[in-house]
Amino acid sequence: MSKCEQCIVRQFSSLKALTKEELIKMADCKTSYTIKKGEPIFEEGETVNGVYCVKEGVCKMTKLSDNGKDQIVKLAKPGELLGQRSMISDEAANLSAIALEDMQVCFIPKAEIMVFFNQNNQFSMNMMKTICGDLKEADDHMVDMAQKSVKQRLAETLLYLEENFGINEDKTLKLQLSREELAGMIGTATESCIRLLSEFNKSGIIELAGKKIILKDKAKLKRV
Amino acid sequence: MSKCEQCIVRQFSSLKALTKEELIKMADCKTSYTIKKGEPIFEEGETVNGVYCVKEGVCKMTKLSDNGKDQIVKLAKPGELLGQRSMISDEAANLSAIALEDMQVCFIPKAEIMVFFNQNNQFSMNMMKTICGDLKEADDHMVDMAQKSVKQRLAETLLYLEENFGINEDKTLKLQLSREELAGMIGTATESCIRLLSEFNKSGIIELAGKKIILKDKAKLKRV
DNA sequence: GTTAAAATATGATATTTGTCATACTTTGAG
DNA sequence: CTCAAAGTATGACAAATATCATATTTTAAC
Repeated sequence: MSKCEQCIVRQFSSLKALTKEELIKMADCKTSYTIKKGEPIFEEGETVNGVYCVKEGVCKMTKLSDNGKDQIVKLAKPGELLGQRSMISDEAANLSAIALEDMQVCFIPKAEIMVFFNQNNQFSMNMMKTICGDLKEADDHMVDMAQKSVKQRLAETLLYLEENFGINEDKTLKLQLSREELAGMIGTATESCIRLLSEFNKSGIIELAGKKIILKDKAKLKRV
Repeated sequence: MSKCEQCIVRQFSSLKALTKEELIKMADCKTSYTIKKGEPIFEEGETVNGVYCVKEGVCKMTKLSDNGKDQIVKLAKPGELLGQRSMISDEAANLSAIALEDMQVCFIPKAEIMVFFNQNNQFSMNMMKTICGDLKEADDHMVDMAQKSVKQRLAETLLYLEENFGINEDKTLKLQLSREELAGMIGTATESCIRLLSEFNKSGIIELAGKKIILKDKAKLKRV
């Protein structure tokens, strides 16, 4: 069993407030999982009695809409905790977490988290701040969905992907989403998404190398 | 100065966990305000160093979009606390709170809240759950904005207004929003909102009595 | 490597929604 | 009460977006 105190990603989440002793205790009750690309960590409606800490790989948090389409609500990368909301609210998961790449995640049971909660004030404050951050993002995201055009949302999403997940040596976006997934992020039909990518490509704002995407003119992308 | 221990609305928020002693202490440092219809309690970008407890009246929480339109993110009624997120994140307010009716609100400074936070675990847990609830709603709301048609969103919003704010003796919705505000809730142009209301009216799903609205066929409204 | 399935691309068209113009109605200040 | 301003309503039209059809390319199983 690997040691939480030696795991770097904990520095990026609420867990950074835990003491060495607490981390050692946590290592004892955590479970590690390997998740293959495309597989779920948990699904909407499931009971998640604890939190998952993403050690490696990126996943999408999705919600199935009434019209049968999967909306991507958020992307989560190493260091992030998943399932905090359901755990705290004592509710079934509101979103599914599906791996976009092969992943390593650790599960920490609720009982353990609650102990830290009660004995380590900084930890609970950190988690609270994270959830507040998620809430702000969700509100902002909602306003964008309501008020911005599909073209604007696509432009913003592309910039977001470069900003948050980086680029390869050949300048292509590191996180490679299918057109369907990209459409699921911006909330539109897959064909509309493809069409707009084509348009951006023709006007030189981006470059399409197969399914890879290069942002050529970020200034113009911001002004779309 | 009115006494918090005698205020009924505290039962509806995280504050219900406070002890009698804590409530007496809170009454001492709170400030009461009367806000007239149309006036702001606080505005986007302002620093809100504490929380507002809504004692009477309803307000809208809005965010100004880049296109100049105000999106209504949430409605808040008596018992709800405003500004929790900004206070906890130590950030400027992300939303404006504007009174839709004459209101009574009390302001409790951050320092006071933090004391309760550290000494009363149930209180902090309650607040955490409230914020988690807001997050779930925001995510769901976002998916609706992305995946549902304006017509569906209008139908859902009308049902939401009846469910959450009730009806008068004449069956009209108690909370009376202008067409512009209703459009701001569903994220559409005012004219589109008016047009769809007309359409619902003609097909007998709702009845328009001046600017008042009666939901005639809720089953059909749900199936839109 | 071959080949079927999946993903990407594009055209044609329908539908939804926004915009602008204008008319009507209600409201509130004086 | 009167009148201007704001809010509501509706038509005409334009723009954005979805849907359906089909072609092309890529992927992955055998």
